[in-house]
Amino acid sequence: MGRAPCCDKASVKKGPWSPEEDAKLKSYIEQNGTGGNWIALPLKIGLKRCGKSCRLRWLNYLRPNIKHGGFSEEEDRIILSLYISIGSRWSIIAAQLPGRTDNDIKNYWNTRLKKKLFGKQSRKDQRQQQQQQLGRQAAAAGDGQIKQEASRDANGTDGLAAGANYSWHHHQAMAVPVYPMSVPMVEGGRIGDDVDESIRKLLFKLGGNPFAALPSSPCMPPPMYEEAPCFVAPSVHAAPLSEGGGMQCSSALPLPALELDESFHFNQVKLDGLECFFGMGDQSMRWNEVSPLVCPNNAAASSSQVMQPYCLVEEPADLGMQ
DNA sequence: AACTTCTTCAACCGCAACATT
DNA sequence: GAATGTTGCGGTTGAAGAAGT
Repeated sequence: MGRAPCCDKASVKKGPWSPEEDAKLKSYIEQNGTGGNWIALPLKIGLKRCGKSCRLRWLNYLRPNIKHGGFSEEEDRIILSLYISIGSRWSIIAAQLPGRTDNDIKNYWNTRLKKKLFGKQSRKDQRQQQQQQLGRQAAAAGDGQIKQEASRDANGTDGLAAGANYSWHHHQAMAVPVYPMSVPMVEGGRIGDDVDESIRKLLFKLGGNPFAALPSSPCMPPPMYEEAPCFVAPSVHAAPLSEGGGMQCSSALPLPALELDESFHFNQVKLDGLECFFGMGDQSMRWNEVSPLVCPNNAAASSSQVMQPYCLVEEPADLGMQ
């Protein structure tokens, strides 16, 4: 015998909220607070809604200072960084992004960010990319007045959501150097900007490797031979490329054996779909078949058959801006 | 213009953790 | 300590609108 449902489903309204319901709920909570009991709340207000539904509506939509859509590069970077480090713990990730809800981030990840990472661009994104290419071709052809890349608005909002031209791999922002598992360690994790520092603190709190999501010094490309297996938590850092298209990457501190084991297990469970980042799964994975969104340089690399073990390597900040 | 397919996101569901009795 | 109630979380669904054919 299961537990009693939180509310009588027969007498409870479901589906989209009406403006009247929103107004009722919002004004009541603003005046009286939730009273510490969501279940009783709809009865007090006279709403035919489940308490859970009221809570969700308030937290995800009615609460003040909620932002919808328009994820910035910085937010993308934080989301990716934390997802790689802690998995789909959306509430924790949301806590690092003021004004964002876990539901919003979860939706954004599932519908946009994940697809970008794995090269499944939406039609919308494909179109935008095509437009940008056309723009660049036109610029290259001489009418260089077009500055498509400048379309991201001054508020720092994401041009994607705003319908502006945006191409993931033509912006600096996210750089997740990713290695197969056999990668030599490079010492030290550089503590970068405030965001990285706060992520580091968060990861430390969560009991993980605080350097896992941190930028660090440049490192050499991974060797083509097998090293002793070691798990490298990926890190996220937007570092400027060296001149001539050279790559910079980050690395992480080695994890103690036990932590290594746990981290590996944890990530296996949590990072569903990110196996390729960790050299797990199909060993025949060819890096240059990962989306150019993930390995931007691969567009060029694929023609020269150069293996690109780094993912989300950024391009020069001013690319396309000249 | 009509139909189909795809994308987005609000909302629901079930479960686990925590609190209260 | 067990039973019950509530909250919080993450996964999933489905309606609506956009885009493609």
